[in-house]
Amino acid sequence: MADDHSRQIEQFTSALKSRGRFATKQRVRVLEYVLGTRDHFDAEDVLRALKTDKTPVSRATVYRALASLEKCNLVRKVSVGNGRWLFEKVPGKRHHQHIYCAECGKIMEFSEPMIEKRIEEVSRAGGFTLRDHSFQIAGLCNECKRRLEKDKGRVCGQPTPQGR
Amino acid sequence: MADDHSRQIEQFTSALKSRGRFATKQRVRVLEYVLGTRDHFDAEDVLRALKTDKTPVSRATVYRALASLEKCNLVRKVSVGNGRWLFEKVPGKRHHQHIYCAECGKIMEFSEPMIEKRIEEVSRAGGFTLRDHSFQIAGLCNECKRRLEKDKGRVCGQPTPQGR
DNA sequence: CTGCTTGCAAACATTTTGCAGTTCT
DNA sequence: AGAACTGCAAAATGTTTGCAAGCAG
Repeated sequence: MADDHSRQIEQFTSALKSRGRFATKQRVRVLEYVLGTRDHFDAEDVLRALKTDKTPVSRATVYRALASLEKCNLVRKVSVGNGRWLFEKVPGKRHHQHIYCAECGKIMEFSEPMIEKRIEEVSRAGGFTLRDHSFQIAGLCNECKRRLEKDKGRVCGQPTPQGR
Repeated sequence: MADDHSRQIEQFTSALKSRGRFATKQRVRVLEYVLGTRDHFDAEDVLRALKTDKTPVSRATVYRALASLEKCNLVRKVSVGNGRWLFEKVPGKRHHQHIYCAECGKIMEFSEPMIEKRIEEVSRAGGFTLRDHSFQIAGLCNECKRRLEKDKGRVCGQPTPQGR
């Protein structure tokens, strides 16, 4: 695992160098943070962690580093409902999908090789070379469902009733 | 089709009224615009169209109306890659999915009942009541693929090389 | 009349950018 | 040395909100 990390860091730094880019401390630290994650995170999470870690880094650099890692396919953006995006590292469990509760935001993961395969086929048939994919699946977890059942009838509500 | 529109508008207005809400001109016009779409759109598109149409409306109202329509399940947000969201109307072809080209943004749609069904099963098994879902599938269309092949080697590039 | 809605402008949250100084190779 | 990088603060996006005035029922 640690070995795996070193290998990926090594791979990243040499990829950078071979392109005339620098493997700066900030860049590597962002990657290290990413490799250490198990969950989803956003730019602020990375920034906060590195600050805590006393690594001198700015918000702009975190954004730039994450964009760089995304191009290297070391992190990926996934949507987690309600117009919000989070990153997750690409290594580790590949091609799992997320179901999130539309009410409380709870996330469940699953993977379905059969679905993956079919998507591969469909995109090829459509003239696309598959690069990456993930799903946004909204549902109601049991708790929220029960809760809402009482409060039902709430249809076409006003987004922000402002007064109140 | 026009009948279908009237029916849905009727449905929307009475749903609003039954909740003590008003079916104002702005609200209805946003819905009309939505029903007339074939593609994806964002709040700005709606605003621009209504302005052109001489309908007095403000940006804030468009956002509020869209949020309202989303709660009514008349529009839905879908992610179209690169952290960007667009709306699409819910009626019409249901549960199709999008593959977009990661380079040029071209969108292709498809639908796969078998996949839909499997997702339904998986979410139920996980204790979720499925509400809605869509996929984000990134690929490379043939043209972009060809184009990139010449320019290859571009790995781990710097997001914004800033100088020049 | 009452109170839901609107428009405006200010507020916000998030991400990007220009530039001068710093660091890497 | 020289190009690439960083930090900062300003700017750009995209969306939300408070409030006074305006309509709908």
